Amino acid sequence: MREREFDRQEALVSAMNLFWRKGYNDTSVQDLVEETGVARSGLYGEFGDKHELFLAALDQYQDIVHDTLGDLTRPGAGVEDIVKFFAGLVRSANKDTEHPGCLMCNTAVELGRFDKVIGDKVKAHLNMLRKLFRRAIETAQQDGRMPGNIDAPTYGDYLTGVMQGVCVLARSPVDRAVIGRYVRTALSQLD
Amino acid sequence: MREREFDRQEALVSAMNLFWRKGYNDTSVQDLVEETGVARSGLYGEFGDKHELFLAALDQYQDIVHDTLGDLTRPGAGVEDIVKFFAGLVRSANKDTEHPGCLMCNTAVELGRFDKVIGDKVKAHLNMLRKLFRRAIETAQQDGRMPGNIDAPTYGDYLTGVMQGVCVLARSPVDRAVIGRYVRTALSQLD
DNA sequence: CATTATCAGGAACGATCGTTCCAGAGACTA
DNA sequence: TAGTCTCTGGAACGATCGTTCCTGATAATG
Repeated sequence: MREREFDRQEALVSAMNLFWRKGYNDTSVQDLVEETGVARSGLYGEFGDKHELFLAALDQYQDIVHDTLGDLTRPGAGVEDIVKFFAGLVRSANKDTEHPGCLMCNTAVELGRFDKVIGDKVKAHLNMLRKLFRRAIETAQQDGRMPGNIDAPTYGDYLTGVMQGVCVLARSPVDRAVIGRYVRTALSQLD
Repeated sequence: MREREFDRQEALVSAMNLFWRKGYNDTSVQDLVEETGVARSGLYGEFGDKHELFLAALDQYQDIVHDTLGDLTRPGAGVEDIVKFFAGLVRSANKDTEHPGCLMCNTAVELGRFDKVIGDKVKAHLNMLRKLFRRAIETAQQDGRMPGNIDAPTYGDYLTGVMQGVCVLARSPVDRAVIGRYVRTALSQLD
């Protein structure tokens, strides 16, 4: 036996970052080889083909998003966690990052309606967000931090959409100040 | 002299629809030949290369959007035109179209930050939207249809972001009802 | 140390990419 | 009708696509 010379996790993160930046179709296997430093055989042996590697990258991305969601993933999360999350979104949108926006949003636009397997992952991701937002709003309503007459699932869908808007603007060449104004207005009911 | 056998406008609309559906990178020149019915030589002779054809398709798309914006492009446009426009957006998002979402939004996500020339077109498009929204809000404020204490440019940026969210959700495999709830909530201040 | 199993690197596959070029058909002028 | 010019359709270009396979190196086992 001979041990693998590359770290699966490291390679996966590299691949994810590349997909995040360039999208699925514009990322070649050669690009992935150069970015990850892993030979073609290594990638194919470990991940299968390009499509499967992309799916693994989406899973990896889910984990990352889970971290950036912060306390929002905890059962007791409330309005302040929503606000904090969006503030983080805006902050990273202002940063001049290698991969602006959100991989899941990019993927939804590029392949969401046309690739069933990938589409299912995107759908699951969005539904997770919807659920988290809804729960945080329900908590806030129970705590009296939000008016009880608004419909929590509806407002959860609203915040999900707002987030997609942030992701597009972050990837657009538009003035960064637009993003901040957009989010501030969108969340003005939460202050 | 011999006249061209294809109609430039028809070919351009076909090409635009294909780019709209599949994006720039996943649309091959062969696809364009088959979709438009125009030979390779015809496309290259008329439009230059693929990149230039795409730019022409973006211009064509601008014209289409101008139509769907309806009365919103008129100087006297107000809140009701904003509401009408978004209602149209939701309606077409519910329709099972060949090309969901918005070409300009798709392009922003795919190439916005990485292709200067294309990025400029995206930016100009977004700035046009921002301006239209802002103007409509100012008109509404003058007519007393909206409270004067909100900042029109800020709210214009807000509506621009909301629109991007609609475009992403329209291209996502998520339940269509989400889109309606999202927009209804986003525009609830305009009723 | 010899054997064996598995790895990395890269050559090579057919297919397709964007682009160019050319031969022949078609429509105008003289 | 003969000549000319420009168009169409398709062949062909080199490059790159995703994928497979083979060779030599490497590390663990007997």
